[in-house]
Amino acid sequence: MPTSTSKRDHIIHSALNLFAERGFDATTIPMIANDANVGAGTIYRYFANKEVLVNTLFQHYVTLFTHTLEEDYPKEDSIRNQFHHLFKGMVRFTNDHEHALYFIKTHNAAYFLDDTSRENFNHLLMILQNFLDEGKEEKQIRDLPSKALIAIIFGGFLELFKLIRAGDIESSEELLAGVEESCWDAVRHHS
Amino acid sequence: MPTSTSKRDHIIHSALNLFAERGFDATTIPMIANDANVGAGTIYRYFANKEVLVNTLFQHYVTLFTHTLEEDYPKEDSIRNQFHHLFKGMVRFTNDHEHALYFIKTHNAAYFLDDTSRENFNHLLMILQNFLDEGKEEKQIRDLPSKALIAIIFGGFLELFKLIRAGDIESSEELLAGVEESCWDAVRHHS
DNA sequence: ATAAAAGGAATGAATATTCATTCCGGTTAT
DNA sequence: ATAACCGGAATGAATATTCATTCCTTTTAT
Repeated sequence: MPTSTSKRDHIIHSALNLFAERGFDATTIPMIANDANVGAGTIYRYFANKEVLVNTLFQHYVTLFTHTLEEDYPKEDSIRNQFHHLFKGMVRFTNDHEHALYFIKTHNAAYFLDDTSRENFNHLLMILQNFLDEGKEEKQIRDLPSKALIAIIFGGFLELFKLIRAGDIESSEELLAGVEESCWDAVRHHS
Repeated sequence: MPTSTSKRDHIIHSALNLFAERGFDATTIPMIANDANVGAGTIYRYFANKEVLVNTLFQHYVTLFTHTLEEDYPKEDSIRNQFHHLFKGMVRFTNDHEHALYFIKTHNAAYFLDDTSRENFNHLLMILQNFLDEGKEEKQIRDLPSKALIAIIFGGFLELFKLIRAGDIESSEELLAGVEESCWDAVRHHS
């Protein structure tokens, strides 16, 4: 098995967890190296510096999440079903990459993000915004700024997963369904 | 003439803005001193160290926010009106202290908070939780974990104010009313 | 004139980054 | 088949940089 690939993956994985838990500035390179079981210098064989590392990470997971949402998107279906598709995507992505969404959420406005990272993140926002805008035209979605609606969806969803990770509550189908309903009610147009 | 009190206030004000914008770890003491127009050493005349500063700040604004919510709380009124009171409190507090709620939100789980800070924050959560629990008993509030519901309310609200601050959207009575409705629909029991 | 307050350069600890060296797998020569 | 040889990957100690904190001088107030 190719060591180089798996080492890079270890570094990425450790960096993601630490950045998500402590934030970029509170995470040191030796911490990452230690967690990934590599020498500190090894990190610099794969990433030019700490900022390149965090940007690579950010772009990687934003792109992955974007693909998850875009895959099999039910363009012709009802708004409600499109919403369900997006919500399901969030759940699936979070199950596959425990800390990734939280990392994205807490770092998406950070001072160290480069242009590519910002572009990637904007593209992700656009997917959600297009969905909401279309829904607003059809009078299915509440007439509020899309960004505020997006914040409500992510706020509720991520808080849920924080609690599950912390062991405060247990994940279950009903719970997920309940949060989906709550987010949908926050966002949908009420007559 | 700048009295000692006003210097302390300048430091607090600058620290709040910088912590809210860049986070605790990315904010240096010289940055704060510079923004507050004082020497770096002067900060240490008022605060023993950086952690004491951030804890003082945190406790100050959490307490202030708590008082804002508790003041004239309509204990005997309907759940919906209690919700309105809380929401109004958030708006008022944010108008008085632009960055304070965002600072609280982004730092409430930080590793450097001391016991008093945590206690103060818990007390704040308790107010919201008691409200939600009572609402659940009356079947007025959705049966979901209170922390998730709190996250939804704060997520939407704070994102709104981020956008207003950034100049992306303009504040207005309708907008605020719309966000309040959205949060309420997310949280209330639907039959 | 004296004391308190303020300032900001100096200090030292912590941290990012570099680099001389080791290690390891594959290749070549005998 | 074995052993000497290569090249690049990995390492972590050494170095450079950043930043919280201190300390001593200057300023302000009484």
